[in-house]
Amino acid sequence: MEFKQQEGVTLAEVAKAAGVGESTVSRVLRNHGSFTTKTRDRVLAAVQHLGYVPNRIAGTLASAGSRLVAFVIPSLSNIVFTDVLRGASATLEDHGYQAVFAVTDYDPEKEEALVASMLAWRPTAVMLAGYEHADGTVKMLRAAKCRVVEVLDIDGVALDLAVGFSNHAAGRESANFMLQRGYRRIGYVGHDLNRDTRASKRFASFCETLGAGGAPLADRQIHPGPSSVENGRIGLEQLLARTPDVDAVYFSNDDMALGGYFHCLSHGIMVPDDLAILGYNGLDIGRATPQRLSTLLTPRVTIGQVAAQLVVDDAPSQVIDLGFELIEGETA
Amino acid sequence: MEFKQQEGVTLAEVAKAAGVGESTVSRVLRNHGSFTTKTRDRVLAAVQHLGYVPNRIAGTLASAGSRLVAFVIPSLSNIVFTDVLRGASATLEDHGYQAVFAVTDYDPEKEEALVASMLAWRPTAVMLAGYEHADGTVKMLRAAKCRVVEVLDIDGVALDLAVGFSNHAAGRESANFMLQRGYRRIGYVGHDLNRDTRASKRFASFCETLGAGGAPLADRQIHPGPSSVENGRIGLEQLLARTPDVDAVYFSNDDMALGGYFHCLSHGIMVPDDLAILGYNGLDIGRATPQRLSTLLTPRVTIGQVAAQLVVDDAPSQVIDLGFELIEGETA
DNA sequence: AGATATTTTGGCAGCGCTGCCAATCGAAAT
DNA sequence: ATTTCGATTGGCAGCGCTGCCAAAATATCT
Repeated sequence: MEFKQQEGVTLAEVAKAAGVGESTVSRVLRNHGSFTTKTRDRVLAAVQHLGYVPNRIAGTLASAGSRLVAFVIPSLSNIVFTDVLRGASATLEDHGYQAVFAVTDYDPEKEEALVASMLAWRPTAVMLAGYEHADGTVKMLRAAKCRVVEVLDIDGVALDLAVGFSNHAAGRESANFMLQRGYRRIGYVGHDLNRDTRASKRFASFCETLGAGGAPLADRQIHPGPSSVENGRIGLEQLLARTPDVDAVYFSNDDMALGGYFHCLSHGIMVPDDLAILGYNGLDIGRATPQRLSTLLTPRVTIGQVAAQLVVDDAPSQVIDLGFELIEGETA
Repeated sequence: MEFKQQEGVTLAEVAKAAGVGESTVSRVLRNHGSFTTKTRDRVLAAVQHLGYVPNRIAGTLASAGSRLVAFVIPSLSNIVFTDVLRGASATLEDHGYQAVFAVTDYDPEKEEALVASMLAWRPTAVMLAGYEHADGTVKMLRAAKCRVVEVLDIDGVALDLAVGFSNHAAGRESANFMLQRGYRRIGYVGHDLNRDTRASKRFASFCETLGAGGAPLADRQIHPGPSSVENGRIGLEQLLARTPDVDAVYFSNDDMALGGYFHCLSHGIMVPDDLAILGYNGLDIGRATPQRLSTLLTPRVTIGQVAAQLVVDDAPSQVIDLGFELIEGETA
């Protein structure tokens, strides 16, 4: 079993070595079409001997499907997106697809540029976060003959496939939970909303629901940076400095909420009696803190799995709502 | 500006529309070779008009470099690997490369299979975690004419390029820190070491150094699962149940350490007086906890950046040690 | 055995693009 | 005006594989 693929062993060489035609080798390798056991063994022996690695670039060009799935995601630091990738990758690998990705940094223009360069690889599908895209992006995606999957948000009109849940409903449910628990002076601590449209949808519905419930938002503190534990800590500190009498705070997500929780821990603020905390996402860590974090669990991994399955099955256009689950922890 | 790329506009169609030859279009689009401003404008107008998206599959087959970089990583749940991806992706995107990834789940056999299917795309480079690979993987990688980058570990013999730091040194430094601080009954709480060879290297050196320092490991608790906050909490609980008199615990990483810290918080164990805690990785969250976590900061993002830069520059084979930094927090 | 199905096989034309080379063009030089 | 030389340009042969089709081999049936 020698490997000499220096400048690439080709299918033709394998064919010659096995004493069969090129198409026969191709059929054997893809296990497609008919051939006898004997020829198959001869071919496989030659493949083994030469260390042949099929060239999918050539294969794709000659046939059709690239079996490449492009992920154009806002960030790799946010667990939301890596969880979707995680959910999708196993399914894709099992079906012979390859995942390609690019990071937009929450920038619609960068997204457009990246979608363009992704399309150059003629992917089977492109997966994007949410519905808000630049005009050019939409145009390209419509023109391209690949599938499009918008994940993590279903509040809008899907281009083709969409898998996620309603961020509006999430904000609403969070607000209702707070109201039911009896909190009336509710604040919000969030990260840069211009960049995260899904967080801003949640916030909008949250406020609206609070208002309708007779307890309009008491105050808000938006940190002009990405979501992080540290920013959540700082955010809560600033909010409390300005409005000390809030009795509960809704955070843009669990990272921020943990920061707030830590602030309480180190300043002797009793949770939830002095201050209640509600997060969003349902991170694992929130289940291991001294008090379990109250939060809204989102089915991120499942979203990735379902999205990948739809692509693999070449399912018809549809929107799938996977919902979410309110976790009543011990912080609110 | 109409987009009708239904079954794919080709370069030939653009050429016809612009009234120039195919090679001219190709040259203009790649900004390579010479052409007049006038022809360039005509070509770009045609491209715009037809909504032409170059086909990189065909381009790659015809020329050479795929500008595809394959990442074969153990997991997407572990921030270590996503940070490397993050560091690499910006650099790669800037230079027209695309990142492709696949997840091995810490399984060497799966790694082998994934490397094989990655190689079918004729990537410019393959990035792997660490040095421990199946024989077949090594064979394939050597035979392939692509660059190979092993990241996150430099304790071993590199196949080609390696960027990371010494896990042995990390374990040693952690142990020395504990000894200097005066801890003598030191325990270890870790996750499945069979799967994470880098963590096991750290652990081995840690134990050795402790022994040499006259304070051999007091006890250990290995949780047979992935690293997580919850498993760290449980691990410490079990360790203390068996060996209550340890005065410090070294965790396999910050997730585990946080779990341990939370256990202390909720059981009135004073940190670091009753029990000192040392983590590993330098996660952001450790800087926002009530007490800053003592840990070893690893340059994960930088590793990704440097690795990508080496590939982009087609640098000669080399091993780059980016070191690490011991963070003296408030928990040890 | 002869004829008719059926399975197996090989040849070869592309897939869309790039690289090479020769042809053409234009401007500076004689 | 003629020559020279570099800047532009187009034609076309592949890159390695798959899909189609006809040929060859084998099996099945009168």
